[in-house]
Amino acid sequence: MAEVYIRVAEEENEEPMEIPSEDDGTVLLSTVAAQFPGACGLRFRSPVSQCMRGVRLVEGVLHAPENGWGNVVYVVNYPKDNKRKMEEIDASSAVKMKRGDMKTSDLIVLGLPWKTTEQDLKDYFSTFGEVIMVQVKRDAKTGNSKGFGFVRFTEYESQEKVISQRHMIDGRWVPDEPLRSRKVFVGRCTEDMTTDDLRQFFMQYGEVTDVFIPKPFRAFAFVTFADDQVAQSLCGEDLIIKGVSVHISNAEPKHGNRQFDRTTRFGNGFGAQAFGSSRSGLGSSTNSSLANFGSFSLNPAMMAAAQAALQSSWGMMGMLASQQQTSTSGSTSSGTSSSRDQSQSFSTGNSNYGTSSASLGWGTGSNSTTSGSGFSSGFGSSMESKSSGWGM
DNA sequence: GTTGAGCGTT
Repeated sequence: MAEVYIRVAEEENEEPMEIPSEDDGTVLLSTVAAQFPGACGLRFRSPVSQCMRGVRLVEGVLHAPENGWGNVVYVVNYPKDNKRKMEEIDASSAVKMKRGDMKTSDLIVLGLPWKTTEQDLKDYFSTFGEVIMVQVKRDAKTGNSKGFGFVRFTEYESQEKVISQRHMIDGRWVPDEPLRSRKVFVGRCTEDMTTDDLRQFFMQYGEVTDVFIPKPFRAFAFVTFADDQVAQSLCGEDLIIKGVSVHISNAEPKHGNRQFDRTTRFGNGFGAQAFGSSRSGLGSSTNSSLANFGSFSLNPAMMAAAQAALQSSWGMMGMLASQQQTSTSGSTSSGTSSSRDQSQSFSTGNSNYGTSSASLGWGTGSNSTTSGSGFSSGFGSSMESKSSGWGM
């Protein structure tokens, strides 16, 4: 199949933009996202059913409907709460701009694939606005990437937009909120709903990576999305599937599962751990990036609580970032002690969805190239996503 | 009828 252009618009009645397909007739989500930053999928109105239909999305590749892309206008899907968020941001940033105190800052990008270059970073983030600085931190001796970097935008709006959502860079998701599950519970299912039905239905919101229907029939199901924002945006909603109102809520963790691969270093109870605790974990605290993480310093009680939470279920899975204590950094020898070491990463994916994680957040104000202080965290150091046991 | 599995244990 030769390259074609498909028509894509933000809304059904807006002027579409033509987006090129690949040689094999598929369209890359990244191509769509280049024009519509934050896009997580496409949908279109079926001329037959008059319903909106999701475009099949598998691992970042959008597949044409049965009879080809045709001339219909495809509508961009965004994670639902992204939209709300952007409206809020538009309103609030207008106010803030008047105060004139919203300056851009360095944003740390954690968990980069080793191969990602500064050019890659720039190419990716430029879709959100003018980028004035990108860095990939490298080992001085080997020149190998340390797996994190920084980016800074000219416009504060670009920064707001970037931190309001997740990012996929070179095939790795950069989660802003590791606490949230990509899996939803679908209650009030009827027996005639098949896994295919559910997959077809939920595709319109984003890439579906798994559908689970317990057998024998128990009137509920689980649907897992590639993007946790999609999953979370649906929670609390009542949706109509095959004429039946189903209720979407958070999937609770399965009983008895282990969250972490035991090879991770979390169990030592130390190592500066920072937890993303809310969805605003990235964006809050503009001027005191230290304070943002300072409360997560090495407090045994906190660690105990954290571990309890981790063991019970929903605590904090995965880490956002770690920060070495500036006051003591450098003094601990790197070889002997694992405390004050870099944070470990945890795969938050289920085992058949090999997400490795990364994150993006505020950088420290001072991001000197030589420092061993401030941020130096390797997130996603387990490049191979081992079976997480999270089991979601 | 609104919270899933199996393997196999610190």
